[in-house]
Amino acid sequence: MNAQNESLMAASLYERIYALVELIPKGEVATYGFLASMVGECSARQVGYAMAATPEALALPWHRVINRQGKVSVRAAGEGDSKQRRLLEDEGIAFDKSGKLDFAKHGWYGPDWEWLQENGYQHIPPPYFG
DNA sequence: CTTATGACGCGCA
DNA sequence: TTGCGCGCCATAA
Repeated sequence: MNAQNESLMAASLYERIYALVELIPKGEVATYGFLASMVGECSARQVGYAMAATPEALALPWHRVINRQGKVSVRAAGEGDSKQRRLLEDEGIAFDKSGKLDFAKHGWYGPDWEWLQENGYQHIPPPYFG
């Protein structure tokens, strides 16, 4: 176990959430709930809180995190949601009339088993494939 | 110190 | 199918 792993395992909840979001590939998406389940002892709600508080300086692909319905979550205010949809469309992701994307095409499976194991995350399959 | 606020999702009636 | 309760991080005022 190296120093980086130790620091990640000891990191705060939000830092552990950000570490996962950082790994979502371009053109793919993950749900709040899936990320929460991998982090462990974490709720989808908290992942939502973390995304709302994402430091601009981290330059995370925050737009690749959507809700269980396959839709971009509506913000209480501002144009953050429409911006998020544009960013995803720019990565080749299409939305249907109801505003949903296809998890079969764009759902992220998560980091490989070894990465999850070494960094202290739960290794479970995504909930949006069957 | 307390209170408000903000990207969710599950179970149950 | 729709609606409701609830969990409980981090930060600003």
